[in-house]
Parts: sequence; C-alpha cells; structure tokens
Amino acid sequence: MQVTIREVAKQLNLSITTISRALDGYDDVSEATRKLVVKTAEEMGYSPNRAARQLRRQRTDTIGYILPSNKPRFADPFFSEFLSGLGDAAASLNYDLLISTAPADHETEQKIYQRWVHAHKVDGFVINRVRLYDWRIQYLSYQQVPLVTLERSLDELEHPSIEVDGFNGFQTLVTHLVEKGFRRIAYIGASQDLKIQVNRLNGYMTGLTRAGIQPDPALIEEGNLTRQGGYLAAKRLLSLEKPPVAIACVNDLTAIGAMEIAHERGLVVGKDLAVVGFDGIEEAAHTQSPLTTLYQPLYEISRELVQMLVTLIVGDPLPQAHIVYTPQLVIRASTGG
Amino acid sequence: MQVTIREVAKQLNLSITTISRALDGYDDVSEATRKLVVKTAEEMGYSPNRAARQLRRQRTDTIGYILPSNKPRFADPFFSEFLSGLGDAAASLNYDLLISTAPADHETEQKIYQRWVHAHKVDGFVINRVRLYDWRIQYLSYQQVPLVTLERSLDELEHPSIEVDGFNGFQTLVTHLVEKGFRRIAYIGASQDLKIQVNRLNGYMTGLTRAGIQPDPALIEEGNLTRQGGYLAAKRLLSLEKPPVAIACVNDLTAIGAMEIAHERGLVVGKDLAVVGFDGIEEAAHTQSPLTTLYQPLYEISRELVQMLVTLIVGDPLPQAHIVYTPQLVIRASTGG
DNA sequence: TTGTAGGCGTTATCAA
DNA sequence: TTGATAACGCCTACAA
Repeated sequence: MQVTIREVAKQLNLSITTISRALDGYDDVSEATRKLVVKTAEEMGYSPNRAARQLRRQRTDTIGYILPSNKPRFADPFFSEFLSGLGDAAASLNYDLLISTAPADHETEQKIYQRWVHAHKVDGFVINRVRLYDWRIQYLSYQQVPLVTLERSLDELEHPSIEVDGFNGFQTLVTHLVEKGFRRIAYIGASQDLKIQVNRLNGYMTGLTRAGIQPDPALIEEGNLTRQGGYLAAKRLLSLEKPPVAIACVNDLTAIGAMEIAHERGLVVGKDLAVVGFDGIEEAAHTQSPLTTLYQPLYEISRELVQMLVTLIVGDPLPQAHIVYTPQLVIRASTGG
Repeated sequence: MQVTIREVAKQLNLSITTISRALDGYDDVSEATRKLVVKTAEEMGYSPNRAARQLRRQRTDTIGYILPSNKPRFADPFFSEFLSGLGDAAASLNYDLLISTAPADHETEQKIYQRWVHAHKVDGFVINRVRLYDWRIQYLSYQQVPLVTLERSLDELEHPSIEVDGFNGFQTLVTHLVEKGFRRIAYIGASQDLKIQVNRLNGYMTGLTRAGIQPDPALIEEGNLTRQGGYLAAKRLLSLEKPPVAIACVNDLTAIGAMEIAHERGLVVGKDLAVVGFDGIEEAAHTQSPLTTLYQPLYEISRELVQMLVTLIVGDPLPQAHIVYTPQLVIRASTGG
C-alpha cells in the first residue's frame, strides 16, 4: 500500500496538518520543519492519494478530450498529432488526460460529456472540430465547466480559444493557384455546420472574387475530411462536363484522396490538375505528388490549449485568451512546385 | 454540485445504506424499495462520486496506456487505430482510459509508470511494443499490478496477452515474394530489442531458408518503424553493389518509406522492386503502388486487450489468457499484384 | 429488511 | 508556528 500522510507525520512526530501544509508550501510553517518534511516525504516515497485529495478539494487534476470517431478504422494523423500534444502538455503540468471516443454530434457524444461533467470526472475540456452552433460549448458554459476550443463557434460564449485563420489561408491558397495559372478552381469542403468549413469556403470564395473569377456553385463539393471523402468528391468534379483544373481541399486528407483519383485518371498532378490542402500533416510531404498545403503547428497548438485550460482551471489570469495563428503556405509539386 | 447519496436518501426517507445497497443490487433489499430507489436515483440524476468511491474501494475504474512518442511530430496510424480501440472498449465497459506519452524505454517512461502505480492512478495497464526483456512487465508483475500485452516478452511472467504471429507471417511474405519470382530479398527491421523485430526477422530468415535461399547479412537493415527510417534504410540497400529486388519491411510505414526512395530512383515498384509490409494500415492501400502487406485487425485486438484487462482487474476467470492471431496476406500491386 | 456508524486519506477551520 | 478535528461521499460490518 501507498505511504500515507499519517505515516510521514508519525515518522517526524508532527501532526498531519503540519505535513500537509509544509508540502503545500504554506508560509505558516517554519522553514526548518518545511525542509525536513519535504525531505522525509521524498525519502519515504510519499505522494498524496489522488482520490482523497479530489474528494476533499473537489478537483480532479484531469482534463478531458473526446475524440470524434465516425468509423471504427479511423486513423487520422491530424488527431494523432493533436493528441500527442495534449498528452505531453498535460503530463508536464502534472495533469491527467482522460480520453474517450464518440461519433461527432451524436447522442453518445452527449452522454459522455454529461457523464463526465456530472460525475466531476474532469476539471475541464479541450474541444476541437467546433460546429457553427455547438451544443458542447453551450452545455459546458451553462454548467460552468472550464473549456478551451480550437476554433470558435458563433455562440458568442466566452472561453479561451485558439484559431487558425482559415479565411485568409484559403485566400492565400487561391491566390497562389491563380498565380500559377490555374483559374477554374474547385473546392472540396466538409459538413456545412463545421466552423472550419465555413471559414475556409468563405476564404476560397473571397479569393476567387478578388482574382476577378466568378465562383461556380457546380465546383463546390462536400467531402467528410477523410481521404475517401476527397476521393469521391474529386471523382464527381472530374466527371463534370467542364471539370476544374485545380481543387482546393478543406484538409490534407481530402486533398490526398483527390490526388488519388487524379492519378487513377492518368492526370499529372501539378500540371493537368493542381491540388492544395490544409493542415500540413507529415504525409502530405510524401505523396506521389507532394502536396502544397497550409501548415499549422498542431502540436504546439494543442500544447498551448492545455496550458490555457489549466490556467483557467486554477483560476490564474490568462495573458491572452484568444490566439490566432496564421497558417503558412508550403509550396510543393502538387501546384507545379 | 452533484446530487449525493444522502440527498437521495433524504428524498425517500431511507438510510444511505439502503440506497447504496439497492443501487448495487444487493439481495437484502426488498424488491419494492429497490425499484423505488433506482427510479428516484435516476430521476434525481444521481451517480456515485468517483473520488469517494475510489477512496473507499481502493479502485479507480481506470486503465492506463503510455504511448511511445519518440519525436514530437509523431503521427503513426498504427497508434491512432490502437488508441481508438482502447478508448471505445474502455468506454463501453464504463472504464476510463488514462493516456500519457513518453519516449520508449526512457527514464521518463519509467517515471510515469512508477507514478501511476504508486499513486494508484489506474487499475491496470495495456502495453504494446514489447521489448525482448521488458522492465515494464517485470516491474508491474512485481508490483502485482494487472497488465495485458500485445506480444509477449521473454520474461516468462504470467499475464494475459495477444500475439500476432509475425514469424509465420513473414514466412508467408517471403514465400509470396519467391513465388512472384523475387529471390534477392532484403529485410528492413527495427530495434533489435523489440519482440516484433525478432519474430519477424526470424520468419524472414526461415522463409528464405525454406525456399533454398541463403540469407545474406548485407541485405538486413535496421529502421525505426517510421517512414523516414524505411526511406533511409532502403536507400542504403539500393546503393549496394548488388541491390535487392525485393524488400520485406517490419511494418507498413517502413515499407512506405522504402517505396518512396524507389520511386525517386525511377524504379517501378512491383516490377523492378517488390516491397511488402506488415500491419495493414489504411494508408497502405492508397500508396502510389498499393502495398502488399499482412493485415492484423488492430482495432479488434486493442478492444480485446481492454476486455481481458478488465476481466483480470475484477478478478473474473479469463476463458483464454493467450490469444494468437494469424495476420492475413493482402496482395496488392507492390509485389506485382 | 433496514439503519448506525466508522473509516478510506486529504485538506481546512479553528483553537492552542 | 503547530495540532485536533471535522468534513468530502461512499461502502460495509454490525446492530436493530
């Protein structure tokens, strides 16, 4: 069994109160005893029992993240990297990271959030893939549970967040394509209720308009952020009477799927058809035609989200509650180099 | 604040004991009160406080998994899928999944295991990427902490496990390559202390021998299970005076890296150079030359590991403590179809 | 069949 | 500066 505070107290002939306060660095403990206590506790291998502490403090030192998993065989590098950042940051702040998976915007998802909130399983949540109007944000705000998000919903509820500027990003992408001589540019997006979709689509439209190109609704397709979705949407686009010469994709995975069908059709990506993505996942650098994309430092972003969340939880002031990143254009062969 | 057992008791004018026992389904509660209690508890939205329960029961209803993360930008589909299975299975058994990341076989990793064991943070561990002699297994066994593993170490310590037969798998791969007419077959493996490496290398050697081919030490390279590692190792192989005509890779990511350099060199994969992998990650079906590989149902495997672990934790008998899967050969263009 | 009461290991209040 | 002591919410001997 674990060493308890009582045993440390007995060892030193002090009260458990003193031990507790000494270890928590209160200033009403004499320096001498404090040092002694810290040393002895260390030697005895004492560390406070988590459950007891939680029960008493009504805090769990745990943050929660619920992974959207629409299909069993999901394997999205975006989430690997995101998770990795969450895990590392949490660990370094001595927090635990509690994970569950649930289909996005599904009853199951709701149940888990409610269960975790209700049972006080976590002190706060990290949320991404934000919807335009997002019940998770509404619910947690209403329940007064700390949360941070990647992207902001339109709910106008106050919470710390990080945004990656997809609107300007997509303008940049479109501008780049136009400069490379591609003008009939299609767009493959995601579900309409996703914040990133709206931002990026708007950026695409604005980019076109600013280049003097009339957006063509026939060139706007919906995918589902997966390779497969990109493949199918691109297939539809390429079967049009007047197919596009370039496709801007809401994320890299979609773009990779689009390039796949292009290759199948014998098109030379970067010449016959330009393709661009968004994310900057590692894989994008290694596709048959390396992918031009907008890079966002996801690992750093996810670490920063945790940092913000923990700051919020412990009640410290947040120097900057809203951070906006500008994604970086990485030009590769898929747009002709 | 959460509804407590006391409030439910007050509501019904019963003692908390009765509530507790009724909800836990003890048989010394009258059917009538039991039903009433269950109903009222439900209505009031009562669910037992986790910390209190843990403190009392000395259990956490949480299982732990520590993700090997050697580089910050790790994004390995193998782990996405593995994690996804762990998360789903844990959730469906009403367990939590606690995640941390640490570089494999590093001091940090040791610290986390020790901390979690010491502080009773989890009831048990899931371990994969097992080493030949694995201190994690030794340590947890010694500490009497429940664990399950994917692959078994040579430590001869008793614990439930699942194995995927890499030895026979690699024989199958080599046989397939030989049948396709490739005889000068190289191997790119992983760190020598990994169990999968030893199994798969042995399978490769045996496969060659059985085909009457003398293994050539010059054709055996070491990667690191990543695309990059595969790329570099394959580059060395292709620069040999007598380069191989086929490369068997310890996993798909390595194989994808190997194909990359092959393409760069202008080799037609499947004809000039055959490449095979192991894992069956989704990406492998979509590479420039789709990859022949050994498929293992990782999602199911990870779910099953959780199932076994929980059974072990609660002390129920395990019908089958050691399961061996045979990976399935999936033939694609990278070996000539 | 139901209720009383003690204790799991902490932290926090109050008194010494 | 230190120490007794009462919670935190739950489970479970034991008593009724």
